[in-house]
Amino acid sequence: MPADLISAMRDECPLEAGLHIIGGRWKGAILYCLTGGSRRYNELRRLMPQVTQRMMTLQLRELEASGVVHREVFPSVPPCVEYSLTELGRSLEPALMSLRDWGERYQQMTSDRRQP
Amino acid sequence: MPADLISAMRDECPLEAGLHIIGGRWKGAILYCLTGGSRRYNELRRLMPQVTQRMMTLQLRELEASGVVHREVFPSVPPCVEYSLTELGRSLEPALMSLRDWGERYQQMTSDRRQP
DNA sequence: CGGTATCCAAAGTGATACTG
DNA sequence: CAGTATCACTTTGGATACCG
Repeated sequence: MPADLISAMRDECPLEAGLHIIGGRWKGAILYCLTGGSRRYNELRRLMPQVTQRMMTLQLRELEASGVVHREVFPSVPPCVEYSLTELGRSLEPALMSLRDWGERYQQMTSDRRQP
Repeated sequence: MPADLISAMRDECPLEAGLHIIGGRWKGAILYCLTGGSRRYNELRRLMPQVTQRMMTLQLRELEASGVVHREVFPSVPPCVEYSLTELGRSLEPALMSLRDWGERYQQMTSDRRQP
């Protein structure tokens, strides 16, 4: 199926639209880190050592393209790039926190099952 | 990377854990449909004509395995299978609605951009 | 420091045909 | 009605090497 049709379909359902923005492989974790304030590129990499450089860049660029993350380059030597949430990104926080809270309860439930 | 390590990482971040449950290709739309009450298999297919039979079944089974969707088979002729949210699934609704609301505002913003 | 480019393996997805 | 099986294709993601 063509990519534009997929987008069209996702555009129809607001929930799918929202999930499409935050649902990328590492986007949840990245957004989670950025709720604590702006972060430099390598700072994010240290916070998420599992994420390869390639993926970190890709996911950040997609979040930037979606308008939820702001990328600011300080032309210094050595270079410095800071990432932060845009206002639109910060408006995501209630939804993010709600899902995180649910995730916490879910984690507790499943760990209870392993140790009854 | 091994699948169990991926799970382990997702288990650490509650937000990632939550996204992992609802983030599948069609899971948002399916959950969205099921918030309206229980639905038969073909009823879901009619509500989401874009989703192939194969994917519908796969995604429903994953949601069932995650414990958020209940599958009930009525042994009649012709067969009847009803899907509904479990209590755990219903506890997801606030997060779902929050993300849907954000998605709605996002859709309005982007349509404003196309027609200023 | 903060990236790109390239290549390749693995996972995801659709189309199609078949079934109890 | 509600699936399963198989195959082909597309997409995703990691490893690695290199760059301004």
